[in-house]
Amino acid sequence: MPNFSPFESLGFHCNLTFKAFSAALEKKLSGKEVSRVQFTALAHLIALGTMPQKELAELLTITPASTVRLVDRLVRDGWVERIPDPDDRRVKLISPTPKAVNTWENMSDYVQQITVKAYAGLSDAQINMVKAVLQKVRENLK
Amino acid sequence: MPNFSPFESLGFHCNLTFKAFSAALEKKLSGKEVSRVQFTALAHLIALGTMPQKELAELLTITPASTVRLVDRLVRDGWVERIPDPDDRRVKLISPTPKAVNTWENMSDYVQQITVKAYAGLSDAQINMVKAVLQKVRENLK
DNA sequence: CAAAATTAGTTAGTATGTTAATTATTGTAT
DNA sequence: ATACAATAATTAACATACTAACTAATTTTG
Repeated sequence: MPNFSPFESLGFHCNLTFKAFSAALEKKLSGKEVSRVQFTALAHLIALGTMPQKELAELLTITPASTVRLVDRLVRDGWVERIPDPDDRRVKLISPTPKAVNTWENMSDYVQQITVKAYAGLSDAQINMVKAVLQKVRENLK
Repeated sequence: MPNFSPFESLGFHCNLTFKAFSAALEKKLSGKEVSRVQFTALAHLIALGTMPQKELAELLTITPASTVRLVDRLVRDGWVERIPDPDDRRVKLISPTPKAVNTWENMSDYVQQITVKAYAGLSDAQINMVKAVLQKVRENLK
């Protein structure tokens, strides 16, 4: 019989664990002029290249409205440009600046370093099993 | 060899899964006059009883500063009272109101309903294994 | 006991998220 | 072709999180 206490819920555990990863990444980024959320946005933009603002929103699993101000701050800080899409004047293409690409070279292995630390003493099979269970839980909740 | 893509990270999976639980709870709470965060605070306060504001912050894993305005809103909406601690005049004791206790009776099994749905097709052993792995990951990241 | 350090709560400023309503543009359907 | 519907981005108002600086009260220490 499952434990139904809110504080034993898998959701609660996932929240704590996400916060632990976030804190680890924020520690790596301390002193850098980029926030954790900005880092994640840049990771997507540099991995996949220039994309419409709406697509960035989907990758970040945030609303288009939240994306507006996130991109505002990325533009303000010189990480991306908003480029009007000539094929569809509704669309703004978000493009990482050279500054972003250059800086990314110094940040790109932060995730790997954190992952190595996080997985210490755990097998690939265990990690993959956890990912599979979490995936199924998300489908169950849809 | 682990997958080091940021978007395959266990942190990323935990974020998505926490969001799925959050969305499920928000759906249950839609139309109710309490937010998901307020719900969680009330869950702690009703399970454990009146406690100092600092203790509530620790249970919610948020900073004391964030707790100030959360409690402000809980007071504003009539869910809790701030009671000065006679034994230590720095401390504010946060106490759920009768309205909170009464309303809680109608909300207390939301978590159970969501948990049942989330765990469909998964064994207790699998769920416990996931919790244990996440616990170890959090310890690794400390 | 008086000075120093610690602790609880608050405030100010900022970042990040939401929903609802708005604007501009594009696509569809008679 | 014009009217309607859908889509992308924005704005406004709000909730929730943070850090840093502050106040008030308590505890520790010399």
